[in-house]
Amino acid sequence: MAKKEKEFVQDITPMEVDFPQWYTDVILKTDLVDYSPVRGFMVIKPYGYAIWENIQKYMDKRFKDTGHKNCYFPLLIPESLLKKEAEHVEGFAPEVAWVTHGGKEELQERLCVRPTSETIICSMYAKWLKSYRELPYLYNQWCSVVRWEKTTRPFLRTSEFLWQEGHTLHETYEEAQAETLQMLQIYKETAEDLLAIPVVTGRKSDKEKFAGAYATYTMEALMHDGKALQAGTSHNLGQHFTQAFEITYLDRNGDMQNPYHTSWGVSTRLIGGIIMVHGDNRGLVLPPRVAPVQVVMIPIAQHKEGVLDKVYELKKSLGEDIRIEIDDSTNYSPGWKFNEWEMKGVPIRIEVGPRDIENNQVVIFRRDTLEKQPVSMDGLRETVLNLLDDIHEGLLEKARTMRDEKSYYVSDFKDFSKKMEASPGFAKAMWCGSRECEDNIKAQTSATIRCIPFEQEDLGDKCHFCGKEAKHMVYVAKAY
RNA sequence: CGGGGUGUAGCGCAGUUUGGUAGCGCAUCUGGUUUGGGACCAGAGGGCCGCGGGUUCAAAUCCUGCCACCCCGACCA
Repeated sequence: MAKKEKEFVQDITPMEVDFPQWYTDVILKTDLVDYSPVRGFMVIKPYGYAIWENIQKYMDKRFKDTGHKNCYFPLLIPESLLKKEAEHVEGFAPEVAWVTHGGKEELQERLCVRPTSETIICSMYAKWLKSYRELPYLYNQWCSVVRWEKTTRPFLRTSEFLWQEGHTLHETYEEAQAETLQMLQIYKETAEDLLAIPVVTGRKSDKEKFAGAYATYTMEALMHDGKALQAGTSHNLGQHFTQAFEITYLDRNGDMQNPYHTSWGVSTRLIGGIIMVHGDNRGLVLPPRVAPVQVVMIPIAQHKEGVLDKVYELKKSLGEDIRIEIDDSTNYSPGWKFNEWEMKGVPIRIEVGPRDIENNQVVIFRRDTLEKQPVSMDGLRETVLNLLDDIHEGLLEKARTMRDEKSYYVSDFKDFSKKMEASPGFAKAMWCGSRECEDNIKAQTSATIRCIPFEQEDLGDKCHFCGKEAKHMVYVAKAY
């Protein structure tokens, strides 16, 4: 048995042996993605895309419930527009792709493939906005963006990725700030309530903030290998762009004003987070609320009279709101199917065989704990619904425990670099707030300040890195 | 961009040292027996040996140029 178990997972490199290889094995063998002919660009296959669709469905509803509307802006942005906000161009110029020809004709002005859409959206907002009566503007778009990355990994960093970007305008700074924080909160709830990924929220340091932002807020998750993943950002852009793009309106007093501006986004990177937070050496472990298949039903000895009929009948009794797949393929053995669907991370497996039918029961297996037990066919729907919720809570709790175990306090720089080397994770420390100090941390350890968390802890009055007067408590980690 | 490595069937590889009919495992297809933790038997299909040039009677193998990809260090949701 023990020997067998080892054989089952031989296709996937154990994560303790080689975490990056484990990740690659999992995403390829479970059919989430494939590499494309263009370096750095990935194909998202149906099983992977279904996860994204479930994320979209949840988030889109949250956006609309808070008054946002969807729209679509063009893929290509004229160079002149990109250049309008100085910090912004500087930040993105190194990684934009350019379109220089239309057919055989060289273009008068080259066009960049959007790395993000602030510039083109602001240029349109400038055209549209006239009066305070139109505010706030609460728009979002679902699209893809291109950033020419040097090193890429499917979902975590690809040259093109799918995301949503919200772009809003407001009358006051306070309103814009409230919007920025509201969207971050929705992101946090998405991570925790939908994906079962616990996150730390807070503000980015000036070094790490978005190019052109007044303030950037982030949610950070910790992966199994102790590296942090920025899972979503929300920016208060102040009036940087609205001034640069001359977006003006007449306010309540008849004065000309620039509105306050926010933008916020999450991407398909979230899927990478799901994999690296919940996955194990058997493969994916999908949180039930986004799993494309929540329940897989596997008939045993399906050639025998009545087995398949019973399976179809049970599926019907479970209801249409549960995503169920029956694997009645005949070319694989039940054992093979068990392993396959476990690898694919399906939260619940229901086995139905002649013996079960005789006893009015099914055998239920849960992916997160690998527990298997017989359950009555009566009230199966309730059993399954409760179990899906239990699995969600269990995954969230487990991920929290994992994160806390990989979080630690440091006493000084030496202690910090030693710990960061020995066991990567979230280091909690006091920081003076200076750029030199932050640069130094990165230069010495390749770790970065992930965020200044909203939930501050008082760990003393001296910077743990340079000894000067401390300003904030921060989370520091190596990041994806 | 700097350092190291690899290109042979869909995937993973052997063969290259010493030139001589292009192989193995998995996957795929057909037929049959199976079915409660990756079943078994029999058969079949599948190759520009990364690309170009050269040496040779003969090149996956030797020489040469190029290309691609992977890993490790500086930029990034």
